[in-house]
Amino acid sequence: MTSRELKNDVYDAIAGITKAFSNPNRLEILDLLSNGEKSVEEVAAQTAISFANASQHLQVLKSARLVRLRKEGNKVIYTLANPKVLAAWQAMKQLAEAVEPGIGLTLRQYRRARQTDQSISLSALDQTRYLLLDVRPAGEYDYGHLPGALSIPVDELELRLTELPKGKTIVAYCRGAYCTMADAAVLLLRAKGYNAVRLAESPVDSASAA
Amino acid sequence: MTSRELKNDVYDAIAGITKAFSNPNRLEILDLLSNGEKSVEEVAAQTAISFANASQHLQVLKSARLVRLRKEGNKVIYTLANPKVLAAWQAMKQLAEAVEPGIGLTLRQYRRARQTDQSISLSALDQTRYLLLDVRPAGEYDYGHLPGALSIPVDELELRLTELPKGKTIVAYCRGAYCTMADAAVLLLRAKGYNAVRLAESPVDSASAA
DNA sequence: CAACTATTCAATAAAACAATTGAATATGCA
DNA sequence: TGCATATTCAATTGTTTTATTGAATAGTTG
Repeated sequence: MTSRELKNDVYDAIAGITKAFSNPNRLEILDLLSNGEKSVEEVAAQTAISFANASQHLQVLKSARLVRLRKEGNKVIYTLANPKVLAAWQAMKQLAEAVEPGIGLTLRQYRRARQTDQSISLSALDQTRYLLLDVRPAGEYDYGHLPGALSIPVDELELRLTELPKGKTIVAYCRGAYCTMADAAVLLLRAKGYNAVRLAESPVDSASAA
Repeated sequence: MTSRELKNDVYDAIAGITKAFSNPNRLEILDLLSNGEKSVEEVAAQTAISFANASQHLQVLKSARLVRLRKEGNKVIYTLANPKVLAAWQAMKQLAEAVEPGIGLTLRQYRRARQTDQSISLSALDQTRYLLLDVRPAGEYDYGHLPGALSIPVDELELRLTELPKGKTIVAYCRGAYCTMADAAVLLLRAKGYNAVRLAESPVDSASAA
C-alpha cells in the first residue's frame, strides 16, 4: 500500500462517519437519542420526519455505527452506540454556534418573543429558593437527569401543578438549547401564577465525557 | 416562529457546517491546514486533488466559515478560522477511530509492513538519549512545533544528516497519524545507520484547546 | 503592455443523497 | 390461524454533490 492509498483509505473511512452527521434530520435524531433510547415510531413522532424516512435515517446512523439497535417485542429501539458520538456531536454544535452566529440569534429571537430568554445556571441554583424541574418525557428522566430534579413531563404539567411548592421559583429544563419544552413549561407555569425560568444547561451537557 | 420552524432553522444551519466535513478531500485539507496556512497550490500539491478542485473545496470550507483566506501577492493563503474547527475535527477523528476499527487496522498494517509501527510517547522522551525531529516542511515547523524539536524536512533529510547527533535515537514526527513523512524519515535514517522511531503524538494533538 | 502565475468561475456529467410511496416482513395477540 | 402493529425494503423522483474541463480574472514581472 502506498502512502496515497493509505490516506485515501483513512480519509474515506472517516468521511463515512462524518457523512452521517451531514443531514439536519439525522442531527435532530442524534439530539433525541442523546436524551435516551427511542423506537423508530417515537423518533418519527418527535420530529417532522415520516416513519419510513426516520427508519432510513436510523439505518444510516447504524451503518456508520453511531447507533445500536435492540429489538423489544415488535419494536426496534435505537441507542447511541458510544459516548464519543455525543462528544463529537457536541463539538460540532459548539463549532457551528461559534462560526455561525445566526444560530444563536435565531434561538434568542425565539425566546425573546416569548420572554423565556432569561435563564439561570446550575451553579447558581440554591435549593431553598428554586425547584429544578425536568419537563422531558418520563423515560428520558429515567435514562438520566440532573441531581435533585423533579420529573413532570410538559404534557402533564397542567394536571400536576399541585406537586409544585408554591413559594419557590421553578427552574425548568429539557433536552437542551434547541428544545422548546422548557419554554412551553415556563409559559404555562407563569400563566398559573408561578415564578419560572429556564435552566441554562441540560443533562446532555454533563454526559459528554469520553 | 413555531417550535418546528426554530428546530428546522437550527438543524439546517448546523448541517451547513457538518456538510463541510462530509468529503474525504476536505478532511485531508483540514488536516493539512491544521499544520499551518497554505496556498491553494500547496494544498493541491500535497494532496491528490486537482488545482481547480482544491480551490472549490477551499471555497466550500470558506463558506462554512471553517477557514479564512488572505491574499498575498497573487497567492491566496488559507488558514483555519477558529481553534474550534480543530477541536471538532479531532473529536470526529477520535469518534471515527473508535467506531470504525478498520482505520486503526489500515494504519497498523501500513506501518508493520515497513517496520515503523514502533513509536515512543512524548512523555517517555529523555533528552539525553533521544533527539526529537520535526520532518514537516519548514513553514509548518515555524507555524508551531513541539518544544525542543529540530527541524529537517524529510525531503532534505538525506543531505543534512550531519546535523544529527550520532549517539542518540532519532524520534521523528510529522502531521499526525495519517501522515507518512515520519515513516519515510525513519526508514531513511535506519538505512543510514541511525536508530530511529516515530513519535506517538503530533503538534496538532496539543493545539486543540478551544 | 505583454507574458506569466495563481486562482476563481462556469458548464458539464456522473454519482450520491433524500423524501415519498406502497409493498413486504416480522412480531405479538386474539 | 388471522389481524394488528412496528419496521424495513424497494422503487421512484428530484435534488445535491463531486470532479473535470476549459475559459476568465487578478495580480506580478519583465
